[in-house]
Amino acid sequence: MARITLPDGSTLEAADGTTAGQLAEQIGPGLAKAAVAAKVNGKLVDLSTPLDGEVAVQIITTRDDEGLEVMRHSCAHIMAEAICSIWPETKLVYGPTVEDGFYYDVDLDESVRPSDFERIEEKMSEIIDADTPFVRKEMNRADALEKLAGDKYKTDNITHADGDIISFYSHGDGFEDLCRGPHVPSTGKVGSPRVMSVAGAYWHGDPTQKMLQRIYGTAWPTKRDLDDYLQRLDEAKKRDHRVLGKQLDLFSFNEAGPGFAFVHHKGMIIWNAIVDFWRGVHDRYGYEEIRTPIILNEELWHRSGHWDNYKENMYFTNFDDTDFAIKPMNCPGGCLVYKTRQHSYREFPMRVAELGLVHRHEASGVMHGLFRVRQFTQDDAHIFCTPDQIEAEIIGVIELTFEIYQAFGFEDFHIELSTKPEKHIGSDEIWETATNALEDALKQKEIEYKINEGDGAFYGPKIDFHIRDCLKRSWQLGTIQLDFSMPERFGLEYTDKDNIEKTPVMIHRAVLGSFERFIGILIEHYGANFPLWLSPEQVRILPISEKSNDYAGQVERRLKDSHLRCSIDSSGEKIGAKIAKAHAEKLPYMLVVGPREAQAGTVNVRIHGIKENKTIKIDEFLTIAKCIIAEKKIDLAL
RNA sequence: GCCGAUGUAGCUCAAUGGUAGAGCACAGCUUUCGUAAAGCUGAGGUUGUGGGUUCGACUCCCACCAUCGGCUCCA
Repeated sequence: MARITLPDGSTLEAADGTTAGQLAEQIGPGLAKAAVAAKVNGKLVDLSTPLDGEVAVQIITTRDDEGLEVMRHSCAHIMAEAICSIWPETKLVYGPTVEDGFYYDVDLDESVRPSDFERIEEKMSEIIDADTPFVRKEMNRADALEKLAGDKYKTDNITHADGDIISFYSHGDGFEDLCRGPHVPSTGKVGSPRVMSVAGAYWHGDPTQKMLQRIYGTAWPTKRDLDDYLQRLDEAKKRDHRVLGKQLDLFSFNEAGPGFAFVHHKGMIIWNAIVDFWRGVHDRYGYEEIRTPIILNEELWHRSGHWDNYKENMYFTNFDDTDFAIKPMNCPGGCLVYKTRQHSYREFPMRVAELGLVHRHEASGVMHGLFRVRQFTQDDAHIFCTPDQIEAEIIGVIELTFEIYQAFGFEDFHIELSTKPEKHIGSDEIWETATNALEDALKQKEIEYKINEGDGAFYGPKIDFHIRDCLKRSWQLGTIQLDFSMPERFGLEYTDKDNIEKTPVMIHRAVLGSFERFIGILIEHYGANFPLWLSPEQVRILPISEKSNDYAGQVERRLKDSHLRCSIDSSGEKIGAKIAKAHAEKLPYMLVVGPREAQAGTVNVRIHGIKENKTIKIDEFLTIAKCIIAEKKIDLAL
């Protein structure tokens, strides 16, 4: 007899060898129908798994994330069979699930094209309609290796597998694949799939290895879920900062400078609003601000260690028979400023900010709108301090960072700690001290963090800040990097209490990371419906007809006197057309004015996205708008 | 950098080897209008760049450039 405990705590008895699937049937036909796998004593298994003894069992359906993953993984097998049936010479490599779907890497000389997707999907439908069972077969490692002799990919997969028991899954007409499982009971249980895209991917992610073809797919429990997903993708596409940036005249790119953004007037208004805010906060946190040159002698970059560790990403130039480098980072320039005079411990901590324009030669295939460019402005700062000030300084930076993120409505963020990379300067001892200092600060603030081994900057370990936007996508923004090496290399000094010259500690940090990238993130986060304080044009005045243009002019003057960014739509269009146009341009406020308003000294306010409108005095509107700007409110309601 | 796809008017897209077209936007005229797009007329293109095949190329071939989707890398 198997004694089974269910998730609700109830217990059941069943004959030994009863399968998890049969148990589901015993509980209810609805559950049995929805079941795709089971969890036995916390381990995810097939429904065909027999139950013995005292076990805790949970039936997994596609309502569970794990069930959805099982379903998608099974779907990957089905897609693999479809691909193999179309291209029999296909060698299968690896087919895991990813967020919202799955992929399968294949080694196939002929290119799979988007035009082939329909064919693949048709074949998948046949396999799904046939509803044949997934069958698990186990053998020991040696037998499995023998069975797969000559298949370098699957043999390699076995060497990465744990345990001595290797499993294979088959379905349909003899399609079989090495796989840990579990899988749905039969091919009819994989819901609504779709082949999404194809791309190249290196075997093991290693550029020296063969480029495989990675075919991406997705699968959802029902057709409706699939449609919702496709709709969601469509929504995300509408928020694409590259599309909105062009549409709203914020920035552009040109073939003349791939990866170099042209920021337009409206983009600069957003940029400058962020800079103003940023300066205010930094001033309050005790920062000074400097600006260092973009082009500096190449020798400087030998000394800093960039030549040995960062040369591949740097631009160089030569004039007057001298070699120069275009700065990829601001720190060496900051060190030169530090060295222009002597320093005392009494000045510390010295927080020196710089909105530094840096150039990094990124590989041609990685550029992506404003998110990945070759020239960008870092909101950088270097803090010079004594070793015993490190922890307090790190904590101060964390507090400042959180304050800035919250102003933009980012509430969901997490932190990662990156440790010593292969390419680095400085001794292991220094690295350990620095890494411990960062960890201590995080522990002190009781902040949870994830560790990324070997992901630090070449001169020191770092803390990275990641935020999630409104579509739950994660972005890296800020970073704090602790550096004991560069001050040493540049011979930085300060006179300590005991009258001895010592080397200061340097903390590199950025909060927004890059202005370009941050503005790109903001565009997608807000869907270009910016809060009033960031909106390039805050108010548009819409006269009913040309007869009201004079009054519109008076209103405009009042708004401009209050430093509101506004314009008048004096085109010959009808009011409906003016509203539609302002709406398309994502204007926060539209002020409709006609003879009635002119008579009463009022404006009729219409808020972006809201059909209702409200007539109020100009003064009242000004007071409210100024308050919404000052408080950086996201809600535009009057 | 690697694999694949794409590149036609300011924008979104048609035109499958035989004179390059539409909608929106733009300009002019008419309309002077009360809350999500009035009407008419017009202008606008060396089809990414350079070569090749052909009587003839947006269309077929080659190279390059850029962009897009990924991989590696990364703020």
